[in-house]
Order: sequence, then structure tokens, then C-alpha cells
Amino acid sequence: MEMQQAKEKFISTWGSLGTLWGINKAMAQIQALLFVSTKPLSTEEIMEELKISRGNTSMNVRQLIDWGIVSKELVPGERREYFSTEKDVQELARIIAQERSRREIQPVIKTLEEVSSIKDDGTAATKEFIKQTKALHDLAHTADSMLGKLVNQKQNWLTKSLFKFIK
Amino acid sequence: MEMQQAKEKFISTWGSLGTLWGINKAMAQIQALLFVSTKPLSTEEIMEELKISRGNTSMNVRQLIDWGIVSKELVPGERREYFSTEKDVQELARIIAQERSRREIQPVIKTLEEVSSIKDDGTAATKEFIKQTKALHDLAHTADSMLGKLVNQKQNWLTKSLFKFIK
DNA sequence: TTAAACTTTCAAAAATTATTGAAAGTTATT
DNA sequence: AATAACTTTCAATAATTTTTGAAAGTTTAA
Repeated sequence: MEMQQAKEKFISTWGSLGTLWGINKAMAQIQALLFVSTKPLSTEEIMEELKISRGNTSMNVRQLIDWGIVSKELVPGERREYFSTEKDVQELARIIAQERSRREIQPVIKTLEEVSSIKDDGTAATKEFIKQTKALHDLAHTADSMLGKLVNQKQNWLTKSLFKFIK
Repeated sequence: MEMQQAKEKFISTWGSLGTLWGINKAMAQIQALLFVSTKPLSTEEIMEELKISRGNTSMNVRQLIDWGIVSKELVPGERREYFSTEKDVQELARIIAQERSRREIQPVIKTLEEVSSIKDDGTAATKEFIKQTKALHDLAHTADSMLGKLVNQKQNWLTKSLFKFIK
């Protein structure tokens, strides 16, 4: 495979994987592009490479910044803004896990807590509802704490935890 | 909060959470409905409760069966089919993790392996590309193996691994 | 202060994804 | 074999999400 072809394949695969970590295609592709770039890129260059509009580029870059995985680079003497992404995969994974937890998992845990706390009126239906939503709440809470622990270990968290697990 | 209200809130929250585990709203809602039901439900009952069409119900139930989290229950002497979902949250989580890995993560790992194996032509761009995609491949591979290990522990896998980790 | 170089916003359009409902298919019963 | 009771399929439609592009906004420099 040629470099150009490999690059396109990588960007497109990473883009379609966006759903896995809850972001849209363009956002994931911009991140992918920056991730394999040797230097920060301008809006113009991103538009050009990915064949997307200025508006789309602007909005998605802003979102990536909001997620904390892309930052502005100011080149002295240059007017335009350049962007680069976190290059360390472990750090990247940490940030993504942390953000997904905060944005999606935690609100759901709150809802589960709420609905599992309704008054038990003694009917089988209510008993089942409380039992099952409580179980889900416990699981979600446990999984989220685990993620939290992992995520707070800056260095080699994944490898370390895998090692501990296998042991 | 009243039972009916709590149930609706639970089903709707679980439905919107569908994206988190990569399935659509109706599919997640059907699963949620079955999850808190005291008995298996027929297509008719699902349609009624969720206000969705017969076709939609049929297709999504079939997909849930395909995922391995819903099964047909045959009631003796009855013509119609009844459906129920896996009621154990840990088992449910295991199945979901396993399926997502198989359907989405593993194909991506394969692509990462492929694109990171291109010939190094000595340019900085190619070197960076290989380095970064290799790092991503390693991370994805490690994370997926970890998931695999967890997922193969039938009993209390999450709690166990959390315990080990904290230790 | 004005103009140039850039970024952001957002309503409209396009693309994608989900849903419907009726027809076709299947299975069990008489 | 015919009918009834169900399930599945799929083309059409609806809903949702993404993308565009041009106008508005901002910043820097002359």
C-alpha cells in the first residue's frame, strides 16, 4: 500500500469509528488528520485535505478543542491559527474516557438512581422495576468508578491495569 | 415519582443511551421494556407500549436476538411468539462488550495493522504516520485484549476487576 | 479609521438513518 | 387444500443529523 492510500484509509476508518466514542465523522477525521501530521495545520489545509467546508471545519475544530484533544498553535508573525492534536495515545484515550463519562455516563447514573428510588407499592411490576433499575445503577456506578480510577493514572494506565488484571 | 412516569423515563433514557453501545433508539427501548417486565412480551404488547409499528418492532427484536440479548419464549398452546431479555446485568454487559469488540473494534485493529505496515520511504511524513498508527494499533489491541479477558470471566467480572485494580 | 485577513454563525440543503404500513411470506389448524 | 394467525420484508416517507456557504463578526496592521 502507498502512503497516500494508507493515509486515506486511516482517516476514513477513524472517521467511521467516531460513533464508538460518540463524535461525528468530520470531527473524528480532523483529529485523525492532525494525529498523523508532522506539523500543526491551518483551517485552509484541513478543508483542502478532507474536502470539507470552512464552516464544517471551524465548528468541528472548535468541538475538538472543547473536548480538550486539539489545541491552537500560534505561529509567530502569522495571522492564521494552526491546530494540533494530542499525540500521545494513552493521554488521548484518557481524555476521551473522561469526557464520555462526564457527558453521558454520569447523567444516566443520575437518572437510574432517581427512577430506582420510587416508592415500592407492593405490586410485582414495581418490585421488578426497582430491582432491575437498581442492578443497572450499581453496574453503571461500578463501571464508571473503575473508569475514573484508570483515568486518573496518568502514566501507562492501560498497560498497568491489564498487567494487574492478568496477574 | 410515579411508577408509570419512572418507567417512561427509564425507557427513554435507556433509548437515548443506545448510541453509547452502538444500537438504535427503538432497539434500546425494546430491550429496556423487556428488562423491567415481569413476563415475556409479544410483538403486539411491545408495539402498544412503545407506540411503534409492527415492522419496526419485528426488525429490532430480530436484531436484539442476533446480538444474543433477547430470546424467543414459546408459550405452550399459544401461536404467537413472546420475547424476553437477559435479566442479569453482568451477563448483559458481557455480551454487549463482546459484540461491540467483534463488530467494531476488531475490524479497526485489522485496518490499523494494515496501514501501519506500509513501507518506510524515509520521509518525515511517512515516519510519523507509521509511528502514530502503530501506537494506536498497540493501544487498541491492548484495550481489546483486556476487554476480552474481562468478558471471559462469567461471574462478577466487573466487581472483581475493580477490586484488583484498587488493591 | 479603514481595510484586509481571517474566524464564526446559522438558515437552508443534503445526506443519512429510522420508521411505517401494506404486501408477501410462513406456519399451524381444520 | 384452504384459511386463519401470525411474522417478515421492503419501498416509500419521515425524522434526524450533518454539511454547506455566504453573511456577520473579529482581530491585526497600515
